[in-house]
Amino acid sequence: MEIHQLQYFIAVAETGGFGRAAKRCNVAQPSLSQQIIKLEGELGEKLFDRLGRSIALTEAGHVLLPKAKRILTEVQGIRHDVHNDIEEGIGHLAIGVIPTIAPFILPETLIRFKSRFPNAALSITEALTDDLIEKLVGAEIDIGIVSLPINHKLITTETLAAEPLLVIAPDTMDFNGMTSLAVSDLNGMPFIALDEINCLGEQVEAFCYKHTVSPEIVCRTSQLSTVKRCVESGLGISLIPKMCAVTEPKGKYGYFSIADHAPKRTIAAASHSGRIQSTLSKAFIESVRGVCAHILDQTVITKYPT
Amino acid sequence: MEIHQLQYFIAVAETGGFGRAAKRCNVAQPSLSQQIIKLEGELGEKLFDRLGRSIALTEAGHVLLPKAKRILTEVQGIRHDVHNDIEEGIGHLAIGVIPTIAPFILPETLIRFKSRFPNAALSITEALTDDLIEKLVGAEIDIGIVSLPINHKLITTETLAAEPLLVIAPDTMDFNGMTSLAVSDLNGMPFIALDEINCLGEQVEAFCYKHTVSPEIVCRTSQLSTVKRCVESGLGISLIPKMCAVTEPKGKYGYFSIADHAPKRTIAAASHSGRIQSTLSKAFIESVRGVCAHILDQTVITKYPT
DNA sequence: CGGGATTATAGTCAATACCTATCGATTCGA
DNA sequence: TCGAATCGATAGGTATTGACTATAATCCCG
Repeated sequence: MEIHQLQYFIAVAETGGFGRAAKRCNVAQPSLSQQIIKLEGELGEKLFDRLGRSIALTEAGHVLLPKAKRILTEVQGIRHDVHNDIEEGIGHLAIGVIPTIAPFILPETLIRFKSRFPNAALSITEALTDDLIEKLVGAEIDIGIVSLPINHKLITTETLAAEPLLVIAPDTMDFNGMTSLAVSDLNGMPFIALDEINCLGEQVEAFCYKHTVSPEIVCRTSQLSTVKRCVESGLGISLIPKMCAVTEPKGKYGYFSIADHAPKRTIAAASHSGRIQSTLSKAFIESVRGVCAHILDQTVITKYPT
Repeated sequence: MEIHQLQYFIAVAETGGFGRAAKRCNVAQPSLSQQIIKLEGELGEKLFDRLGRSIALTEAGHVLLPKAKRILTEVQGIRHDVHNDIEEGIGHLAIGVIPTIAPFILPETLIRFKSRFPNAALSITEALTDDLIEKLVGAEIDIGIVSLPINHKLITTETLAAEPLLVIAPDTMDFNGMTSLAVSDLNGMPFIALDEINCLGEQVEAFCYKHTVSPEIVCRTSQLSTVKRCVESGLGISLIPKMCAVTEPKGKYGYFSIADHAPKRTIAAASHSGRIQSTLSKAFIESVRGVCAHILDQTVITKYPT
């Protein structure tokens, strides 16, 4: 059974004749006759009673007609649907975000995205960069929100924001009233390090190595929120991304920028280079870009509060 | 777009590979690939991202998949449906009945038929024999319940019942207490005739002509119920079918059979000889046959009530 | 950098959908 | 009642196309 056969069948039923149906379908009448005969053979039932002048649907024909019409309608609609549904944001999107970004951008991003694409089904995965890359390659997720650099030949990245890293220090440290620090000021300071399984941990470490400063690592945690708590408790200072500073209520700590060699990380959207970016994907990426811009645009109290 | 292309598409989506899909569809992998490419071209969207090892549905593919599955399911179901729906009596049936039969058999027939085929859609037409034949030929109705003879090369008839015609006479006539009459007794009697546009009118006339009796026609009406009323009023006698006698409450008249040359009419189901009798048709015809048997089996008070 | 796996391409073939021409049947008007 | 017209089925030829085999290109992995 093929779709054109159903088309012919419907045409015959509606025009009440093989010849008229053939004209409507832009085929010769014998071609159409043959296809109908074939369809009848396949179904094992005659579909029309060929009377002299006109034709009448048999019982089987009566049963088939609405079903055939329904199928044809659906088929006709598919071409539009595969285009329009995309516009309407029907579909699903699997997102992966690294833990040092997720909590700061996800709430706002999801709110924005859901209001624009209420019908889109989102699934969010929070995982470390390597895991995300693996999932991207395996097409388990569509986009990864990560921090550069990403080195994988199958992964394409698109920069979304450059984010400064700020020194966070407990209230008990005032750096002699300075509002911004020099890299060298970190030397020997008690430091709360993020675990190196996080790319941010790596990056901070690389930053220190590059500028030959050696803070004294007094604690190594796996979450930024733990870092903050440790700082708050006066255990030491740390280096955290700005979005972590602005999206949470201020506690017993102050933020300081580093004046001479401002550390930063680059936030990017990563995707499989072999896959086509869906409209939803692109829209989500733009949402993230907007949210990052909005968050990073805010001023943070970098000066120790007197 | 053809159905086998949708089948291939679904197979690829479900098996996660062209090769595996080809195996499942019992075709060679290149054939399947080509059909998918063709489908993609027709839709104007790529359906799969061909990654190295596996494949992933694009957005368009995600949209298409459920629709394709739905269509396939419906197509799969059609073959069963055209057989099973018939069994379940889904369908419609257009019936035509002549006016001298309709009121007596339809109520009971419809009750019986509807209880057996609650899902069948019936449409009933009451029309004269010639009209019914025309409608049968034009496939406007599926069955005609008529009185024989029918002479039309395209019409097939199937006898359902032989029905006696009874003399109906007003209470004021007692035929000298006889319970049955001879044909000759009709001679010169005041007679309520049914209009000859009804086949029954013709048949009664033919009966009289054949047996060379000449009742005196005092009134010519177009409906049997009018005939009865006229008889009841004492205008004269008439000849009516037995079903007309047994299905209505008895009034101020009596029934008499004609002993020597019992007149009768033959009730039959007429259908277009070129059309296939549907199961519903056959069932309906049998219902009518049963109802006729039931009605004509009843005894009628033929004797003048003292 | 090879070996296995996967998809795309090339070339060929057979099935089949289509066409034209024609037939047989039926209808309808003269 | 006969001939013209209409309609669907059939026959025979053509062309499209879906499918096959063989092979290439690509990718993943050791």
